[in-house]
Amino acid sequence: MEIPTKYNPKETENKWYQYWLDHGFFKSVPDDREPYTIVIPPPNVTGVLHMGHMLNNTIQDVLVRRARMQGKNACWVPGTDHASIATEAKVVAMLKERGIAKKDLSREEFLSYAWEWKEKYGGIILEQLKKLGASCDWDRTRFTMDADMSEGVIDTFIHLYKKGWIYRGVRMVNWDPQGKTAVSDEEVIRKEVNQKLYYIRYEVLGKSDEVGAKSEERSGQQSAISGQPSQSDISSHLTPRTSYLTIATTRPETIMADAAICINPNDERYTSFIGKKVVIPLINREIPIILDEYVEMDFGTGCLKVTPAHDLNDYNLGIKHNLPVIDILNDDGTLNEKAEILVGKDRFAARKEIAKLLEDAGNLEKIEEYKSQVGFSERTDAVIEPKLSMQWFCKMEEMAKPALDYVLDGEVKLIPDKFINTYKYWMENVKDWCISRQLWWGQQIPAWYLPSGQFVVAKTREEAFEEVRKLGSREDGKTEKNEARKSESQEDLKTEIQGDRKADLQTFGLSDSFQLSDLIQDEDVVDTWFSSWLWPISVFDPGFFSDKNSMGNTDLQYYYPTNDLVTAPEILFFWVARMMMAGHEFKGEAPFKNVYLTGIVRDKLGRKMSKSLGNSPDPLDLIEKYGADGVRVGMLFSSPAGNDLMFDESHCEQGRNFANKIWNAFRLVKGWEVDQQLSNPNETAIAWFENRFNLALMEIEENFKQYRLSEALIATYKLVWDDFCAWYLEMVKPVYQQPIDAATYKATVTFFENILKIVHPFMPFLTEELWHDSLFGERAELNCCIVSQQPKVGKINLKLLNEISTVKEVVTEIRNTRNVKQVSPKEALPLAIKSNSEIKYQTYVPILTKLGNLTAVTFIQDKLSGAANFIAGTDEFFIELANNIDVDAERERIQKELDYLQGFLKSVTAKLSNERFVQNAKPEIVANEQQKKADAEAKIMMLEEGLAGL
RNA sequence: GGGAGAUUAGCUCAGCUGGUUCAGAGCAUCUGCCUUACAAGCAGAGGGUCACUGGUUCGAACCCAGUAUCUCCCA
Repeated sequence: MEIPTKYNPKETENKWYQYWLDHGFFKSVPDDREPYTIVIPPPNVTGVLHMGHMLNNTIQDVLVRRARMQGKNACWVPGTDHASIATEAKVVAMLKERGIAKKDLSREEFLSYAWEWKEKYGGIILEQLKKLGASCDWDRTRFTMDADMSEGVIDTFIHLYKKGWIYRGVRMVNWDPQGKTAVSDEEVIRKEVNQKLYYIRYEVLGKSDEVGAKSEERSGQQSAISGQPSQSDISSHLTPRTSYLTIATTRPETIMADAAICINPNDERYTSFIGKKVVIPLINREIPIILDEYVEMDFGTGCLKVTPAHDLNDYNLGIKHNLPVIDILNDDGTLNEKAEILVGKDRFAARKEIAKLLEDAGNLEKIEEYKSQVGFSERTDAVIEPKLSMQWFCKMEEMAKPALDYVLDGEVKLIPDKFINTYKYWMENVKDWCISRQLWWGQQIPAWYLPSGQFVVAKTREEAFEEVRKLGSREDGKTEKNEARKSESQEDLKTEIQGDRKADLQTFGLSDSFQLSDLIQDEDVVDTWFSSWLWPISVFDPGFFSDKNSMGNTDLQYYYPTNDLVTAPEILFFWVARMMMAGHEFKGEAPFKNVYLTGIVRDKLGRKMSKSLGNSPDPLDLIEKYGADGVRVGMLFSSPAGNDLMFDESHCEQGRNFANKIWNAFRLVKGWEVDQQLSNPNETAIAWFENRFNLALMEIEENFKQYRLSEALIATYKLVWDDFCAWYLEMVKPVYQQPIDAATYKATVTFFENILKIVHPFMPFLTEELWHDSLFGERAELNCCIVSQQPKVGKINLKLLNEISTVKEVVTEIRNTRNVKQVSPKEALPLAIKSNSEIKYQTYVPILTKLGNLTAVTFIQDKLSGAANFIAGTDEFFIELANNIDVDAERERIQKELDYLQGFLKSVTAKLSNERFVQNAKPEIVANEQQKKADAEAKIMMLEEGLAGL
């Protein structure tokens, strides 16, 4: 039987994945064991596997597989989220290709297409995860829009509404005029864009004498006020003249929506304008000049046009100063009749035209080039329009507090903890969460409107109808107070809103003929995060939310709270924090104990890997090329928690090579013939590796405890490659075609099996493949590496480890001597040892002989002159070579080492003669320095003798 | 503009409580090897002002302050 020299992942991966599935190794049901639970961050149904998923899911799988091998009941729950905006966009695009427009479809028709799409494409990403080896309990696969999951979402909406934590209100949202929906902040991509800054003059009304008087004082300053003499002109006091205020704006098309001009009260240039009014050019509407310190005096002209309907900051100013809101834009970004001019023109066309109009009217002072940040819709790439609209909000203040405390109290650990600061900052400045989306794909908001515009919140139409009847029978016929109606100014604003299909609340006026079908459900759906924040609860017990007093089903009680969450820092707030809020609100307990935050996968140039940039390799191609094990190792090699990962395919190559290394170690051991008659010549080597293994295992466990996965992998890698392959196997392997003794064979096979176990979480396929080889004996059907138990750390003999490390040093020096003297590794050499230490080299003669290819080892009292020599530890070694050594070169080498050592000794001596060091440093540190000094002195003596003996 | 983080070998990164032998890996480079498990390999070697400037300390890559550069988050 010939074993190929290269490991071929393709022959093993599908086979073992299927085997694991068939034998239910990924399945978890509650039992007496300690649970270990991870819920997957549900990938988007529109998604295909990208490098970020690879990293994230590799980490999860490593954690889950390890937990499984520690005897825990490991449960990794997979699933996807419905991604309302992205999916709806995909479905709309699909329909467009088929020649169907969304607007021609009913909601039901559209949703049936959407489900069709989801069934077809929504599972792709999960299938891809299988190629990676993800050991998810697939029977538990969940989708955020599963009927029962959705019901849970609706139940929580109603619960929070009743609690007063969900309200309707007018807010500035990111409006995508192309998609005609509000999009969340996360879906807005900010880009720096070259724009133009238009300087526009607004005529100031009122007597100009004060203006003129003021202008004297400020003449000589950069003129922001135009249309008046720049020179001091006394006569201007008395001459009525037109004066202007100049504002700078990037959006001249919005001047028709202006509600005021704002100046800083501390700005002396404008003191005289206080209390006056200005006229909007072209439409000649009067607006007041208001004062607010918000305005930056040194930006632009120091005058700000306030346009509450079209800018968030202006909106807030508007609320503060009770300004009207004039919305001049339609949902599609064209100007409406409130603009008075350019009605029907697109906002960008209008911008060009208005610049011309202003110029013609003499109101355009100048245009400057200007760079600024502009938001673009992630989905349609349209420029985002800040727009006021009626939306549903979830109050955050009360919910944020406990979610923050979980992290501050350490109940939920963020890994790495540098994210605590950011988290804290965000949670302390949290804004209410806009949870409505103007889409169909998602859970429809359970609010039911009466013809009057009033609404009730209820799970079904029938329940809503009942609610309405109850409300209608109240004496004054008013609904409960709605949070959004608190502010008077907001109430004013609301009446100004254009195109809001939900009429404002008015007093209740039910007619007797009111019936079930008169209720109209809110057309919007809730934000996708409003489903996924329930994920750690709902995947186990979606029905839990319908009964607040329930303890939850067996699964929920057993698996919740979960253990680790592995996700990207980008969604720490949007998802992680909100899961903590929901966990606290509904379960009274945080949903997980540790949050492992992965870095962003970047390319060599440091750019985030993305499909649009085309700089991301297809993960499946990588798996094809390097094997799933190789890619997993490649991903983990340089991915400390929270740090970005500069991805380089060479990491995967290294992973593949590692797999091959293990494969070839297996080939070696597999090829050994055992001779029962032989005694064991390798006791020392076996004892050494056993200790080395325990030491490494301890390190690996410590690394895992601290979630240093990358370090744990590197420690494993070194143990296998360096210690096991390069040293141990070389120590024990018999001469070619010679048999091996039974004891060494047995020990080696046991070591190998333990290695397979510790490597398994990282490289599940290769290890499972080897696990079943007859080398390790007969395996029962269920005896698999995936469910084997991790070895336990045994005793560690440090003395042995230290001695062997000196022995290894000797071997390296022998090899090095060969290299330098150009002696073939095949030529055996004699070694003489002049031992000055405690080390009993006699024990290590077999190892030295084999690894150093020695003819003989002799022990001597005196130096051997004329021989190549070196020092290891404090012992001296000599090799007699056939060809004479180069005395000059030798002298130079020794002198160099001497120089260094003397310098070293000097610094150590200086340290030790420093009284403060001896007094303050820990005794073991001082002792160590003394040892260093003694060693250095001994070495110097040896080298000097060697120099003299040349 | 506000905040967070980073800066260590050519590259990608470790370096944990400030203290083992002048700072550790992998990749890349160089030298020698197709040595019977592995050339996806073996044996070696070279490569560093730990961004800069100060400070604290007996002692600093590590702690503190400032500077520079970069990245991210928020506005």
